[in-house]
Amino acid sequence: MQPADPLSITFAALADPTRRAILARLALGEASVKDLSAPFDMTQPAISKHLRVLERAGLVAQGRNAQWRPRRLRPAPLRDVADWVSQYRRLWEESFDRLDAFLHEVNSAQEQGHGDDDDIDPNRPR
Amino acid sequence: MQPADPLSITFAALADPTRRAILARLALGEASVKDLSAPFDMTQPAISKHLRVLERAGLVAQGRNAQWRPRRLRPAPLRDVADWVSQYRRLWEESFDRLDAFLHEVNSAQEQGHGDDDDIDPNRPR
DNA sequence: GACATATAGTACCGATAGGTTATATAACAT
DNA sequence: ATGTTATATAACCTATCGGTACTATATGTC
Repeated sequence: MQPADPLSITFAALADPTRRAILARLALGEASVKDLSAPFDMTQPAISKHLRVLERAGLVAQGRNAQWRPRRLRPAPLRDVADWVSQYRRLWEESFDRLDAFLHEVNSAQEQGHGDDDDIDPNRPR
Repeated sequence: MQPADPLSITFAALADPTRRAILARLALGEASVKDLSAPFDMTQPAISKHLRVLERAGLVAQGRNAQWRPRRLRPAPLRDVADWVSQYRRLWEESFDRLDAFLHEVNSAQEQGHGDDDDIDPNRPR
């Protein structure tokens, strides 16, 4: 069962370094399948499969010129990704992470502070 | 084989509506597994599995308070996603899509315009 | 200690992903 | 016509995914 919801399809398409490299290449302009295959230690059908995934996500469109099927990047789904993730922008800006931690400490302190118990993140360095 | 590259792991984690809904819930504050399971027509182990995926991506951290393991959102990987996608921002802003199409038409015209041949996108409505 | 609750862990299942090799098709070149 | 190049398609394999049911563990309560 494929989720059919477009955002999931887009995220899934982006969850592969080969496909992201293909997008990076296409950001520079159209390219044939052969051109796109060249940098990878992978057979051509594998690249064609990756392209099909990108096409299903609407990230890549296919043209034709003689025996070539030049691919072009379609950025619209990337805009959708940017819109989605920007919902969370305030959470990573302005050290919101630490503010959250601070509020949490305050909370622990109020409830008779054996504050070791309710600690949420053992390895929070970052 | 899991790709091991963090961005792929993050994108894969986001490629599921249930997991994105969990993140949306956690953006409002900590929640127990039971709380997180409630909205979904799914068993608790299924939610725990989704949480493990989100944890592997560093999107969620696990605390403990008695028999509860409250989850909290860690936004750092979302920042990485935003950074990655913003590389492509200029492509979807300023109707770059149409500009590209325009340049393409010019190009076709120059090469003795039987301009029907090199058309790249049959269904470009948008 | 007995029990209820919250959560994790394991074993299993069918579907999908990501790769391969082999083969087909389509267009150009000679 | 024949060959070559570019690409697609099919069949196959293994691993991972997303769910299930069942069981185990840990914690608080009576």
